[in-house]
Amino acid sequence: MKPRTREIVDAARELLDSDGTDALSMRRIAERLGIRAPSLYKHVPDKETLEAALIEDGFEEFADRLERAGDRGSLALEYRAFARDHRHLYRLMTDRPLPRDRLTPGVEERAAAPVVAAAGGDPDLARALWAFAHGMTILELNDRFPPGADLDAAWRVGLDSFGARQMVGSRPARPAGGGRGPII
Amino acid sequence: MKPRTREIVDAARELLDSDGTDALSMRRIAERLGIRAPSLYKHVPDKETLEAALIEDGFEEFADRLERAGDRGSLALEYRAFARDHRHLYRLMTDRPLPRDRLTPGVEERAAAPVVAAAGGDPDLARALWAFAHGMTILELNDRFPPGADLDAAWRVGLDSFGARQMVGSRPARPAGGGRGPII
DNA sequence: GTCTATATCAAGATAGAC
DNA sequence: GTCTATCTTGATATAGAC
Repeated sequence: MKPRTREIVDAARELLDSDGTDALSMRRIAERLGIRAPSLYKHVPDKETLEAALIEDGFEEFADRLERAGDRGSLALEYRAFARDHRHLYRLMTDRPLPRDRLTPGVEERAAAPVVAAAGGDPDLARALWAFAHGMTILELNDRFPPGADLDAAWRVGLDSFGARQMVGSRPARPAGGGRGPII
Repeated sequence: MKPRTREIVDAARELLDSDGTDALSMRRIAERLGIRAPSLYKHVPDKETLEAALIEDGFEEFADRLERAGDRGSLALEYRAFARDHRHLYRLMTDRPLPRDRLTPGVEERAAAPVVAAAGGDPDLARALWAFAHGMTILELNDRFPPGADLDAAWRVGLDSFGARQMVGSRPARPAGGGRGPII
């Protein structure tokens, strides 16, 4: 990525983090760089490409944070913290089909890996765990829980449930396969 | 609601179900009724109010379906089926903060009740269960699972986990309270 | 690398006639 | 209850000059 393009993506990211998805227009991005919107098109082919770059950056950062976590509990904490710190980016990353053909191969898998590991390599359990984490996260971001709901407690109960399942041991963990393609 | 207003809401609903959120413009709604957009404003104060009416209808229908379910497994099936049948409406209902001041009191609670019941009346467990169901549902609607993922299996594993948790019995179910306000 | 000018489109909403 | 005309705003994107 050329340096000027990088600057544009970074400006878009700042705008997204601070002002949200609606503010992410070519005009506003240009404004933040002190130039006019049409000038952006000398560096970026279209808005979709720009958004894909934001999503890719998001996955890298998300992966960085998730990889820091030790156990499943702190993994959940990091997951939730990332989404709260970058709520608009998190929505951009989960709101729509992934533009997989525009992403560097491997970024999706890298971000998913810690969740897959927490599921003992079982893809179905990994997807269920992810769905729970995403559900808690996006409902919180969307302000959909009733006022006063104890979300810490809900996270705890949910994570406990998935843990209890392992204790009961009704399902053997099976390995993920040869690494061909994303798991969650 | 006056009859003409009802017709407008119904037209909007048909448009939403068939063509999605982007198609839900005052112009398109009017077109479907064979009139011009400004005429709508004689019956509906603004678009927000119209959307709130759609959301309210959605909750009633959602509640109807969920109430039909017997056990937790069929509850999950009904939940998923509603979202698949009305994907755009389901998104409208969960995408943003609920316009609670525009809804008839009780509709939110009524739709939530079957989930709360499935959680044995425990609000935290109910929220966790809801988050799992919503996560599975919205990730499917958003086409965010990797191609080929076995979503039936993920649902099963997740529901099993919540069931296993009850078997271990680490947490007593506590009642929901006096019915003051929504639980999930 | 940036500019101005412009094309194209569509949104929500209001005024006032009929 | 519906109409036309209009306001206001804003979006993505291209052409071509400098």
